[in-house]
Amino acid sequence: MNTPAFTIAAVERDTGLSKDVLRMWERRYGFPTPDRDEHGERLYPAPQVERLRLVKRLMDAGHRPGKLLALADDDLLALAPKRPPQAVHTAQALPDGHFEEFVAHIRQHDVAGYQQALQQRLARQGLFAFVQDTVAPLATLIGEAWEAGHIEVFEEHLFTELTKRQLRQAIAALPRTAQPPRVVLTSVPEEQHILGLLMVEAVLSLEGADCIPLGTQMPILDIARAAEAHQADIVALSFSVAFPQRQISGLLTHLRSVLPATVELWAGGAGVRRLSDLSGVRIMHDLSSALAALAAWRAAAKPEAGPHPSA
Amino acid sequence: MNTPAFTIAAVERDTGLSKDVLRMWERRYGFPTPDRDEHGERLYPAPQVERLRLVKRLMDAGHRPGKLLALADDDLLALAPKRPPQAVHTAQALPDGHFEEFVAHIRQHDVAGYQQALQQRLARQGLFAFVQDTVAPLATLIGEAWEAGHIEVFEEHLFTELTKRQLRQAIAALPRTAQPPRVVLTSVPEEQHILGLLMVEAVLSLEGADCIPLGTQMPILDIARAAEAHQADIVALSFSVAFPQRQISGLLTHLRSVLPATVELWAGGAGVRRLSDLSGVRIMHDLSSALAALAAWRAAAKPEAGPHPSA
DNA sequence: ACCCTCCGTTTGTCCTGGACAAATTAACGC
DNA sequence: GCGTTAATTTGTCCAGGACAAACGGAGGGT
Repeated sequence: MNTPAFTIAAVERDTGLSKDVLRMWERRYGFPTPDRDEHGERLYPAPQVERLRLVKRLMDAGHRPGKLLALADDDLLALAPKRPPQAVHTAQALPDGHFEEFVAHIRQHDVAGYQQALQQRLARQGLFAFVQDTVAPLATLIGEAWEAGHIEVFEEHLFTELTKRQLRQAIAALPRTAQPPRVVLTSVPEEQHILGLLMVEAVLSLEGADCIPLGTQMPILDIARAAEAHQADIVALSFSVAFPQRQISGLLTHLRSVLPATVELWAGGAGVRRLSDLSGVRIMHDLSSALAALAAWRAAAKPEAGPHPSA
Repeated sequence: MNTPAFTIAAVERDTGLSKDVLRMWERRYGFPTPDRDEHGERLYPAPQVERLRLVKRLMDAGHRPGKLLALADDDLLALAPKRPPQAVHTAQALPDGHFEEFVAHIRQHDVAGYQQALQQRLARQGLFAFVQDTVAPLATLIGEAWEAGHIEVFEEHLFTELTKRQLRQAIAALPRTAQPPRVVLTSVPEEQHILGLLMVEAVLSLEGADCIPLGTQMPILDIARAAEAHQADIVALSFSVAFPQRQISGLLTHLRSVLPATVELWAGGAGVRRLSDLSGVRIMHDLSSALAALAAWRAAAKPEAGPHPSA
């Protein structure tokens, strides 16, 4: 309990900042300033780890490290956006609001209450509206609260875990119609967020598509193999906002090059927001564009078939 | 499609071998031997990445890199354990066998068939026997097949994803009694496997314990905060066989030092198999020891009290 | 005023080569 | 056979240098 010290590997794990970056910041900006153990290896005091996590949060929110690391602690904290009232207000303005109820359950660590509230909402709205008007905005709201530092990591995890369960349960309750196209859903290594993928799966499954959920973190070569083995028509990937932006386009290009040309590649999630178009890759910014893409695929697949692209 | 080349970061992602290790192996053992791009950066040909993945598999199975990297390709492949028939046979010998049915569904990428088979088994056995006699041995079986190279990564992922769904669904169907102890279930950063955690949750929930599932990859400091915020009695962690052995004991000691002394720390999973005891940490090697530990906690907590302390 | 291109700056990742400690294996004495 | 010590194996860390991709602002054209 007494001033627990973190090795550089532990800091990498807990902050998501690579060892290289940690050493480079120390060299360039003079922070962090870890102690050294008897063998000269870095030992980071807990307060510095805290500060690094705050910096990382602010970076994910768009700030640049050079500025952040030059600031004093107070100025850093002042940067944390003061949005929670506004955010909640925005949420309330959305159709079928009362998002603060959900957030309150999470904040109070009320597992049963949150599950029950979700369940009720699902029953009332139906799956599609539930995903689009409840889960998606909720995820955004929680994401904003997280960026602003208004909720703890474990609260975000609790939200994610409970919401995932609800979604999977709803998906499982759907009849398996398994019409074309067949869609393989997964994410690349290092990307462990699956909520977006589940939302897409829910929407596509509702339309009767044949979804193959492969979980997260699939190596590139295995994604290609999976597509082949499952005779997939589409590979759908999800990138969260936390995924290193600089890697995404290279990854997609790489994957595109190892995928059969007949397989479409879809990429969505908050991580592809600012992404420019790539040849052979379909970037989708929201759930409705996934629906549109599905309709487009079906239209292209059977140009003269019956006029039933979807509802 | 033409000889896709991997950067060192891509290889790290796809093999799980750190950049440091990749460079060190090249220096020490003369493998891998990546090409260089115009700027001198390593570019790994796909076949070498394949070989590295095989080597990693064999290492997880207990072999040592020095030996493996000195071998020729053929000898390497020969090392892949020839256990699938034996393993399947063992499985068949287990109570209420027919494991080959499940594996066959996975091998044929038959999503609906696998789900249905699981569902039937669950209904027939009840949750506890389902977890202990079906899911656990199945996971072992798949793990062995994976080590032996008899199934693809995406097949393992499919198995994991579908099985997770079934388990979560079963857990959700349980009545929430929420008796003590309150157990926070999670895993440390870098450890994304959750199947073991779900099995424990199922078993503990069946006994009426108040389980808080926080998903995977929780930073150490946040685990401590979560335990405090939720007023947890127990923190349960899971380590898969793939988790770097050398880090586990350090991690547990570190976590123990930041956890309140009144909170028990349980660690389970294939990763702690060869782990020696640590003070203040309870190592569990199977599901029944989790049950035993739960009983022990309850006995110690209320030697004379009634069975309804409630919240 | 707006957009686009160009150029300097910021920032992350990669490189080399060295060092050491934890873990494993081998050797040794009892 | 078994516990203890020595040797080897193996992963991680360190330092400092280099460079390219991304970012941001300045200037020129419409």
